[in-house]
Amino acid sequence: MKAAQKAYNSLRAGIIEGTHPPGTRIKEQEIAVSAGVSRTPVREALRRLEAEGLLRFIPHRGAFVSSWSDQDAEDIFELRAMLEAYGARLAARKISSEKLAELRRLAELQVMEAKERKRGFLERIADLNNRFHEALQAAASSERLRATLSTLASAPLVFQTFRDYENEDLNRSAHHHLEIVEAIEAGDGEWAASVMHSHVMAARRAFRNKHDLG
Amino acid sequence: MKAAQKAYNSLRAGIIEGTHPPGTRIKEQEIAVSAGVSRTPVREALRRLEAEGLLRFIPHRGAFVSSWSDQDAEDIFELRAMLEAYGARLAARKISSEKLAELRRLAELQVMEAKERKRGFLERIADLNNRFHEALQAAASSERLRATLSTLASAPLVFQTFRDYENEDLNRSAHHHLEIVEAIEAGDGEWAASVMHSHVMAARRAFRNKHDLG
DNA sequence: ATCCTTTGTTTTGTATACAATTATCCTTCC
DNA sequence: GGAAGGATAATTGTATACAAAACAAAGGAT
Repeated sequence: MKAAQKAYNSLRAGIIEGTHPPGTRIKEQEIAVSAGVSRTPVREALRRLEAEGLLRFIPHRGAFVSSWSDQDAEDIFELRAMLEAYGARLAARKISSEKLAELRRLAELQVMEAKERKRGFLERIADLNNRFHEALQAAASSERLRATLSTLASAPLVFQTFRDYENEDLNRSAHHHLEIVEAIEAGDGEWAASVMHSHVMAARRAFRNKHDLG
Repeated sequence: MKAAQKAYNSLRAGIIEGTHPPGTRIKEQEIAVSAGVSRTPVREALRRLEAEGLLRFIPHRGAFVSSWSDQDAEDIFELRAMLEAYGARLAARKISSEKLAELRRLAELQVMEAKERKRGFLERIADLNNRFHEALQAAASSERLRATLSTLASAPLVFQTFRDYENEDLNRSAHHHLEIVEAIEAGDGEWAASVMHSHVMAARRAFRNKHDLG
């Protein structure tokens, strides 16, 4: 693997997993030695992570892990709701029957996992959720939409969404997915978009509850 | 100014003005000498421009100026319509009276320029247009929205929009701005959002006409 | 005692040197 | 004459060395 990629993976994992909490100052040399490369590729990784919104630069003082204000969180949920709903509308128009079947499979698995709650179900649900949203974006087949959403979805905020969910939220989330599949099967893009919007709004509510934002 | 910034400005201008047309291979050394800096800051500039979508990297082969498919153009207009409309809705809620007055001033100037068509009016209109949209985004005061839009609006595609406009389009564009101002003055966010959506759709139509896309 | 200055250290920002990969062109063979 | 192959050059990717700016600590003046 290229050195710049090593540095990127290493640092990104550290940020998302919480090893480098928000506000932490990132020193190039530290990342360099921990990834086993020189400072040059590290700087490239830092720029990429800045573009993704995970880091914030201050001239001559270096990079800091982004911290998210409540307002940032709100904005991100709003934008995701709008864009993912748009993606669902597109997908309803363009999706192939194979991909639609795959979406249904993912949604049904998630409903099952949420119902049965077997050991480790939270990780499996998180994985199914990601795959569902990615498959839907792929079906929308708008490279620009994908790129735009990726800078919003990459935020640790979104990554850790499921930690905020109560038991009933998990059921609702899975059934949202299933409803989206049925809307697409019915060829009803507006329905699909509407459910997707609700889906993200529900995530926002869970986030608010967990973080005491009323 | 910092060397990386010099390289960034130099290269970005070259791309937007068409000195480096889509598909052109960008050699680090050339940019470095033309900007009077070394390759190191050039590489940072390249990464930033890649993140903005103006460049595309191929491993070990360097950076190429992005070329835009018709589908890309469509997607970008759709996303901008959605996001700028959202921004207008937010602005209607949050804007101060000072900034609203500034918006009105910009819109009225633009209407005048579009009517009188004095020498150099096209450049002045382009400038007024940019300032209007930027002021509106500032009034929306969503950092995330601003960042998201900037990666869409920075495309040469959008920058050169006014070259696609027919005479009557310029009038309509200016009056759209004025109508948005009045919608915001009336506190009607939905109206503002709706006009803004039309505004971007009109730009898409002009683009299509000019590029023979039916 | 507190504030300011000054000096030393750390860290970022830039330049250059080197390694690895790809492109180019010439030779050679069919 | 054209294709395959290899030497050579050009370019990207990485490491290191150096310059500039910011930070920290100590000492002196008020």
